[in-house]
Amino acid sequence: MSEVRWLDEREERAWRSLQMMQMRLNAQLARDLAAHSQLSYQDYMVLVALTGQAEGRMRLFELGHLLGWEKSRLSHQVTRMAERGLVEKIKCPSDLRGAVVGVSAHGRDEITAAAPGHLEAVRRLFIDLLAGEQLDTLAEVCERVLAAVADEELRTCPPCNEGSALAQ
Amino acid sequence: MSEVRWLDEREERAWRSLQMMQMRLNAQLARDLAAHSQLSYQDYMVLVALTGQAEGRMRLFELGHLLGWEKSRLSHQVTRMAERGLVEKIKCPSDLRGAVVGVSAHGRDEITAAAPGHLEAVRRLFIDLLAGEQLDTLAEVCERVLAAVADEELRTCPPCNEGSALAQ
DNA sequence: CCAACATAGGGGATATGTCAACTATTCCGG
DNA sequence: CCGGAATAGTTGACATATCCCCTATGTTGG
Repeated sequence: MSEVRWLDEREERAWRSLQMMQMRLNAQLARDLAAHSQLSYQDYMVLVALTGQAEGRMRLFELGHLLGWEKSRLSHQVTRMAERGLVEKIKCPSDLRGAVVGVSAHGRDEITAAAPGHLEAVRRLFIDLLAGEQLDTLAEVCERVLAAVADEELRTCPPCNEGSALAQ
Repeated sequence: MSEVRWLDEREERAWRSLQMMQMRLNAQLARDLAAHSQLSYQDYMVLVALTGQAEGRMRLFELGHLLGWEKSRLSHQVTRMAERGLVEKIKCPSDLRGAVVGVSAHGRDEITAAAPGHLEAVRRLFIDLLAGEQLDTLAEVCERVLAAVADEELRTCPPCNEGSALAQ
C-alpha cells in the first residue's frame, strides 16, 4: 500500500479552521436563537422549510430530502414539534404509507417572530463578513464536496452491494 | 427599526450549501470511521489532540480549548473514554482542582489503526477536491468568521454584563 | 393475480450534547 | 491573613441524534 499522505500546513489550516468554524458558528447561532425565541435551531429549520412551501405543508420524505436529514431523525423531530403545537401531522390520503406535515398557526407565529433576529445573526456572524467572491468560492467548494459525498453515500450504503459484480 | 434584509440568491447559495456540506461531510466521515474502527469521531478528535502532545497528556481545560469544546461535554466524553480504556485521567499534582488526561496504550493502538483510513477519507471527500487557492480562501473565510464568533461569545456570555455601564 | 421487492414512516435503545447547579481550589485586593 | 471572585471540573436532567428493526403500503415482473 502507498504511504500515508499527512496534511501539509496549508491543508491542515483549511481543514482545522473549517471544523472549528462549523462548531462555533452553529453553537452561537443556536444559543442566539434559544435566547430570543422558543425555537431550537432544528425547529427553526423545519419551520423555514415548511413556510417556504405553497400550502405550508409537505410530505415527510420531501422535507427530509430538503433538509438532508435521515428519516428517523425527522420522524422524532416532527413528533416532538407536533406535541408542542408547532406543526400538524396527518395521514396522506393519496399514499396510505405516508404523512403530511404542515405549519400550525402557532408555528407561523414563532417563526415570524424569530426569523428577523436569526437572519441578523447570520449576517453579523457570517454573510456580511465576506466579499462576494468569497461567497462564490465558498459555494463552489461546498457544492464540489457535497457531490463527492453524495457519490460516496450511493456507493457505500443503499443497495449495500455485497462483493458481487457491481464493484468495478 | 430597519427593514429585514433577506438573503439574496448569492448569499443564500453560499449559506445553504455550507450548512448542507457540514452535515453531510461530517456524517459521512463519522460513518466511515465507525465502519473501520471502534472509535467515534469525537473519540478520534480527542486522541489526535492527546497524541499531538509531548507526553501524550494534557490538562483537561487545555484540551477543551484546543478542541473548542465546552467543559461539560469534554468531562462526559473523557469519562466515557476512560471507562473504555482509551485514556487515563489523574488528579493534577500542581493544581488540586484540575485533572490531566493521557492516552493509554490501547488508545494509541486504536488511533494508530484508524488514522490512515480517516485521513484518506478526508482527502477523498475534501482536501483533494480543492485547489490550493480554494483552500486558502476557505481558511481566510473561516478564520474571519471564527474571530467574529469569538468576539460575540465574549460580549454575550462570560461576565454576563448586567445592564450596567459596560454596554456602549 | 401474486410474490418479491422497494418505499414511507414509526419507535426503542443507546450515544452524545447542553444547561444549570454544585464542589473544591486558587487567586487577589486590602 | 481573610473573604470574595475566578477557575477547574463533575454531575444529573433533559434534548437530541443515530442505529437498527418493525409495520404498512405501493410497485412490478411474470
